[in-house]
Amino acid sequence: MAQYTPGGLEEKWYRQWEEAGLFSPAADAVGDPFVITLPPPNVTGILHMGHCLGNSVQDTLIRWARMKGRPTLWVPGTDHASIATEQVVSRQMAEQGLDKRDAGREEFLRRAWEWKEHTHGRITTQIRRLGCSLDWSREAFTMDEARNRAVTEAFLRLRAKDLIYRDVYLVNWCPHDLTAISDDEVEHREVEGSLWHLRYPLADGSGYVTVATTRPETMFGDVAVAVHPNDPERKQFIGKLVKLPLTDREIPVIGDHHADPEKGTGFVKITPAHDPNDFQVGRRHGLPQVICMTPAGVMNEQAGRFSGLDRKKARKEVVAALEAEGLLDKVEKHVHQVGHHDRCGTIIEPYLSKQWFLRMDQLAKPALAAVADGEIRLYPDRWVGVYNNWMVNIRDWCISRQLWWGHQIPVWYCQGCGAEIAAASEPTVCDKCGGTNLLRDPDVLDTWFSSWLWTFSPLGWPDKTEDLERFHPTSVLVTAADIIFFWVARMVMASYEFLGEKPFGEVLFTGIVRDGQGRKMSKSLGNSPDPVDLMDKYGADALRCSLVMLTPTGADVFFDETTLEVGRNFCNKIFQATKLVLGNWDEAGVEVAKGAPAPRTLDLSAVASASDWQAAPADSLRSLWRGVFGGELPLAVADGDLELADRWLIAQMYRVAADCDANLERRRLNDASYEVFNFFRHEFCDWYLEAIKARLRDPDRRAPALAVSVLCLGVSYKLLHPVMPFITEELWSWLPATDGYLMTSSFPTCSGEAPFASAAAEFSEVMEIVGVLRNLRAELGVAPGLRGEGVLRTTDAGRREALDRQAPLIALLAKLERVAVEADGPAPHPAGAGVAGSVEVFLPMKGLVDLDKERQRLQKELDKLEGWLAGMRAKLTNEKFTANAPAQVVAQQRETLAENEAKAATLAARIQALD
RNA sequence: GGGCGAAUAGUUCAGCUGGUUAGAACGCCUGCUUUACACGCAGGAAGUCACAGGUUCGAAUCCUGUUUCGCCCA
Repeated sequence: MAQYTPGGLEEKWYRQWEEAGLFSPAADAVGDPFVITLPPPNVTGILHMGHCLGNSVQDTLIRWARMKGRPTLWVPGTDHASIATEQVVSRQMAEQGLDKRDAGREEFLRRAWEWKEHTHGRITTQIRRLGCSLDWSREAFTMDEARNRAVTEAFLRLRAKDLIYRDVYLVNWCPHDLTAISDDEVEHREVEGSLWHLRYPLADGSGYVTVATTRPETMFGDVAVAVHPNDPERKQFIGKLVKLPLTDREIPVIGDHHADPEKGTGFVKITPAHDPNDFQVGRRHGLPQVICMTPAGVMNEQAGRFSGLDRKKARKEVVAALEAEGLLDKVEKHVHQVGHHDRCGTIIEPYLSKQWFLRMDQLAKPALAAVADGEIRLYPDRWVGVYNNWMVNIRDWCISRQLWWGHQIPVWYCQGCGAEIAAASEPTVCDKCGGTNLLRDPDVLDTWFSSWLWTFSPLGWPDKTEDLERFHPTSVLVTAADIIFFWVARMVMASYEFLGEKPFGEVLFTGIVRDGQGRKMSKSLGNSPDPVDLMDKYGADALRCSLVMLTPTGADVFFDETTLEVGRNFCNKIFQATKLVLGNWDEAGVEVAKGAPAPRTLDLSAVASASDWQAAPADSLRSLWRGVFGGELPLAVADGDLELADRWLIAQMYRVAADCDANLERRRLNDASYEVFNFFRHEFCDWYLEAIKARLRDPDRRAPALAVSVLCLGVSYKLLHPVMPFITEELWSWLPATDGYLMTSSFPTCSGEAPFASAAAEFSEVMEIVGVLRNLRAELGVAPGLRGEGVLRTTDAGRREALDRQAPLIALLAKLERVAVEADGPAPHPAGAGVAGSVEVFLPMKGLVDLDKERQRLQKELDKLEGWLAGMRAKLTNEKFTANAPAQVVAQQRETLAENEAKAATLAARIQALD
């Protein structure tokens, strides 16, 4: 009746873990540290599905490493997010009728910090809710005191090496936020625009040239018209002057290969201050740079009577004015890519301004080599190409932003002599002229200039701290691939530059979480559910389990709320199975002494190897109990007590422990969790627990079943804990023999062979026979309450003996009164029939009236089999196959052919028998 | 325009180094209160592995081309 409800369990355990100090590296841990620095979420943001995925993946790895006994550290932190925060705070102020600039920098920053304090608690609470085992004692913020020092230090070092320079350059300018942004923050979108053909009259009155442009309003910044120097039709214009319409300026026609005779009209207007290509042309020809707009994208005095108009409005009016003067040749529809600011969607204005830049080519070299050499591995590795391509074509990074919220550039300008003074703290005098009138550069650094230090700045750099010594390089970076350039690549460069070592050994790229229609989840679309609501509804474990289990490494996730039901249902399944087992344990009245600590490692095959199990099953069971729980097995078990199902389940447990660990090792988290999910749900619950139900009623036979099922619960909780920490910790505490936290117990591995190979094979045969019987029951419409008899026939005496022993188990699982095992003689008639391996399976039915239907059913099965046999026979008679294929493959296929031929013969005999 | 990736059941995806009777989950159909679980159990239907060539004894898997979709860069 009662289902599992996470209720207050999650909060309870999180508090206990934290108070017990389990999130910090354990003092007794051994081996290489396993370290992750959390990609710092934007402090003004809230938890979204992408964070849930990334954080679940990180916590899974961290908990796994911790359980394996390694010193484990996951450092939390948040990011100040210059532009995003500045936008939010400005908007808030605007709502109160305040203007950022009127209020002043100090007041603005006061409000921004206030906002940061407010939102910081919100996002960290949400991350805790998800169960992330972060070491909060080491929490960092990109703008806190220590990180501020790191940023200043980085800037000063790079500047001292002359890698940072200040230059007037064409930058991506956002007229809305009034700041430069980097190339990576520009999002190119396809826009349906127009191509205007404009006539520029020749100064000598001999006609005009026609230029084609998508941005007529920038004509006031034109300083030349270019044609290709080899353009046979137009090169004679080079050197002539044209009158720039709507102005009284004359500009030259120049020859430059940027002009493409095939494109547009072959004449290109050159506007160095407002177009990146033209900027280059202008530099080549020493042309002036005429700025025709204000930083806000409003036409300036260069635009004459259009001055004061917004660039969008100016476009319309300029076109109209040209048309009125007969200078508009024609207008074509034109689809092209236009850069937009990815934060606010404003169309980027390439704008000439003085900015700080960081030279990148030297920094890129070690970063390129690290990935090429395999020092740093990328999962999935197809990102290597993308990474390399960016590194090879790297361009200097514009690191200054015309904002207030961020790290103010540590450079002062002497108002007396103009000297630039870079310093960690405010200088009092100019070291060149001794002047004292110093003004600090008002701009701040790009947010990524602080986050590119993120693997080591949270560990205390530039100080030589113990943490830095012990925990850097970090182990793994988990992030979405959309910030591979912004962040991942730059972190690699920073780490080599400042520490001379890699920042992390590997990068695990998660996919992007999309909605059911494949759209990226975003606030503006409103298609992103609130993860906290989902956790309220399904539980944090369910959310984590569904995300990790159903997300292939590095592939995008199509998120649908129904997938959470998988996780929720699984939580309930674990809970129900535990109830069943513990209910029987209590009924048996077993007393357990707690208190013996369990070992911190658990290699199943070291605790009890395959040969140990073979030689001394009861001792091995006791060893396993000690290995998993610490104390002594409180049940009396003798060697002969372990039945087939027990042996099979133990074998499966070894296999799943080995596979789960191996899959985590190769970062296939979905495979690792799926494996345990299937083991628990199907092998343990559907087969094992069903198989032992009869034994649990029998005081003489229940001890090993109880021991094996409690062990299986314990091992399963351990394997599942990294993905589902709360429910496993809770149920672990319910187990009779456990003491201490599951979180810091041990993680099961298996370095050797799984035991009981032959028992496992024998149980598989039981499963197959039960399958046939169940199928017959269903197909023949046997009433559910009818508990008839099943008959198994085989000519193999040894197998008969084995089947005889398992007959009660088969009967139980197939819901039959009894199962008889026979050698030969007359087959039961009338009866439903089937084949499991080499065993004939009958379900005798007195009331089996519809013989035709049964014949059809068998015939259908036979036909299908014959089809396959024909193909297989052809293959095996093909000499080319037998000659070329490996002998092993040929032998194995001969064997399957023989098996299936026998099966076909049996089926045919059964069909005949119906006549 | 350049690069990367994807295409397998109604849907979302596994299928790794060529040899499986191509799997799972969800959904669908049938049946079922059974020492826990209907958030369950049992059974079932469902596939021309995008298309066309090629390599091979053998291709969902490797190669080439085509189509469609997605992403990144210019």
